[in-house]
Amino acid sequence: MQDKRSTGRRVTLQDVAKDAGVSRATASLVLRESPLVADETRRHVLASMQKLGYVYNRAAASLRTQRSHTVGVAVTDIMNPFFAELAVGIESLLDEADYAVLLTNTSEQLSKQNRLLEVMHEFQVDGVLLCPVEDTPVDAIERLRRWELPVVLVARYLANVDVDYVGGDNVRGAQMAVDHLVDRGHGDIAFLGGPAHSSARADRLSGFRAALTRHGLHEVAAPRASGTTRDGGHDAMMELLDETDAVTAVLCYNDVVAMGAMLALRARGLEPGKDIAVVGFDDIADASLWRPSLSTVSIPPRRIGQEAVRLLLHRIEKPDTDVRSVILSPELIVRDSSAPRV
Amino acid sequence: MQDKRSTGRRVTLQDVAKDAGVSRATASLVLRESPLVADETRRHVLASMQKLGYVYNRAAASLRTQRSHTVGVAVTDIMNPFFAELAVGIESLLDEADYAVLLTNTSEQLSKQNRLLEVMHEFQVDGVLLCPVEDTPVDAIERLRRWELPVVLVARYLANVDVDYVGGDNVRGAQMAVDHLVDRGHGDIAFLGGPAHSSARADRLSGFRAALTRHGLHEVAAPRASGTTRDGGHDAMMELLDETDAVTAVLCYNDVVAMGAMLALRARGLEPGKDIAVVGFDDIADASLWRPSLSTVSIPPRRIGQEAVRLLLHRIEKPDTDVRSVILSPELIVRDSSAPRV
DNA sequence: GCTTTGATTTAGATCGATCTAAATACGTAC
DNA sequence: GTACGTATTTAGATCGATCTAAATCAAAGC
Repeated sequence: MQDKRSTGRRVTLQDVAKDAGVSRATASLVLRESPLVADETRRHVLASMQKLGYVYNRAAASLRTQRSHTVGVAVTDIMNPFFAELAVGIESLLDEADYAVLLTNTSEQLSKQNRLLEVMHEFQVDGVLLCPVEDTPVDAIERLRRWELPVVLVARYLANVDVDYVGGDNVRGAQMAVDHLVDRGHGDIAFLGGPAHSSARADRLSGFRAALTRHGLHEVAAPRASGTTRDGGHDAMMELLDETDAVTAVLCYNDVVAMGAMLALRARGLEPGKDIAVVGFDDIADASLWRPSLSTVSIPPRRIGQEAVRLLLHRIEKPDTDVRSVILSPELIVRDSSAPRV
Repeated sequence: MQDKRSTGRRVTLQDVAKDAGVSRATASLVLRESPLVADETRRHVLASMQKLGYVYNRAAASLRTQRSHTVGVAVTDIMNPFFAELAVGIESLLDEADYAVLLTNTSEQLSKQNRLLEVMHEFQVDGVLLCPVEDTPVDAIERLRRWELPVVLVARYLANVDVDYVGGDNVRGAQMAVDHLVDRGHGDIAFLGGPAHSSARADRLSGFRAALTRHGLHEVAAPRASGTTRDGGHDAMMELLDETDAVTAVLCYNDVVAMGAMLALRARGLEPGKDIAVVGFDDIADASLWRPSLSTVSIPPRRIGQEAVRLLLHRIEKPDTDVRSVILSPELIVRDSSAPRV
């Protein structure tokens, strides 16, 4: 504001030091809030920074320290409200901890995920929060380990990889959903959609199956995978209806898929919640607003994000501690889409 | 994979050069795909990079070049589907152009926006795509200019600031919406919600008023501002209903607000689309799925994002070209929420 | 007065890629 | 054999903050 320099050159610590009449080293200490410098000196330096409009140069600092005070985050679909909210939860905590965030979107593509992880490494991020794309090979994580890059997996884990993980209890969640449907009188329940090989889907499916068995029921149709988009859910539901009409309830991979499924039902002249019950996963904000409002298994994304940050910061601090998992318990939210069976 | 080094040290260009039997400078030229190096040499160097698992060090490079091949993006609410999709549009094009993206969320807070812009500067981003928060002072943009940081404003512009801008034609869009409502027989139309001082809202409001005047109508209630959240829309609608019951149609700041408004209507025993017509802005993916499906003015976020990237890349390339604006024309999507008046 | 201790400050090397200016190599022409 | 042009390679300086090891200074102890 008050400075009138028009030189193209950036203000450096050197300039600040000169202006304040101290050495570069001292100015650097002030920057890092070291208790070594005298109060008087600190004030002078701070004043000079203000006056000259100094801006920290992260590139220079990371080059020297090999750290960047930055964390990389990769989600599979930022347009999915679940991940958008997850990202917000992550960001808010990292922000408090004074970390910059490199937020990225892999679009469920392995090649993009690889590229982004490499970029994060190029940026020398201090750690990574990763929701791995479907079919992420163990090798991808091994590479991070070779780079000595702390990682926490979020919402999805990988078999045979020993890394920190934060997610919801998908097995349990699916069981709760099935119990609820059975309780409402449903006996012919199908599982619908989701990325074929993600851990989240595998767990939801296994919980689903375990619960069916416990109730002495069996699957009415092979569970089909789908993109985690509305269209994916729509198409999967259509296929399911083509295959059988013995279904009275569907447990969907997530809310977005459930929405697609409900649209498909309507397109076939069936009323979701009346003719066929629908239950989703995630409890995204819209779920309560659709007609019929969607019954769903809630796994609060914001808390997942925050727990993940906590784990990551801890691992950055102490890289050699034991691997930990945080599994958040789900909650079943009953709404109109799973109204009592008539 | 095949290397068994277990030294903690990172592989540098120096290491690659040594392995390939060339100088650091040559290795650097290979990295940047310079036509100067001989094919044979290039192959050797690339092989060594592969073998040693070399990873580019951006910090070192940007320190030297004062560029980072990175672009900063700040939106006001990543949880709003409009901005999520905008972000995806931006990211996909920047990705093609080989830029890394620093995606951030200002949550409509000026202090956070300031902080994030500073972090972007610290990262030496080559340019910024900014959707300014409400009440962003001219000064904030001036600072960017002082930093010689190319900026393109997205979706919202600022008065008295001469910067590139990409957005939809909000004036026109609002007029189209009013014309449509009048056409359906509505005479008592109110404007609802949105951040009090954003340009987008001002334009939508002025288009709204111009159209009313053209049709010889007048506002039935003072337009009230609100947060751009469902709750904001809900509360604003409640207040409006408390104030008057002469309203037969509302034009909402955007779809999210419109959803809130529809919920409020229902809570009051009124059926949106039947008792009161509702029109939104943005055409987010959910708009077609709500019951009633939402009539809305569509301004494709993905295209806004892509146009913005184009402008930014151009400005990064040629910083001194004239300031440009790209105004995309809106499209009115008529759905059930503005069904014919009975 | 002279050493010692603790509190501050600093010179100079360092991180890794890039840039400049100059060197080297290799034909070809004279 | 020397000179010249083109093609290719390179030594060494450089970006800006941080780190190490050492210097400086003031007050205290004897």
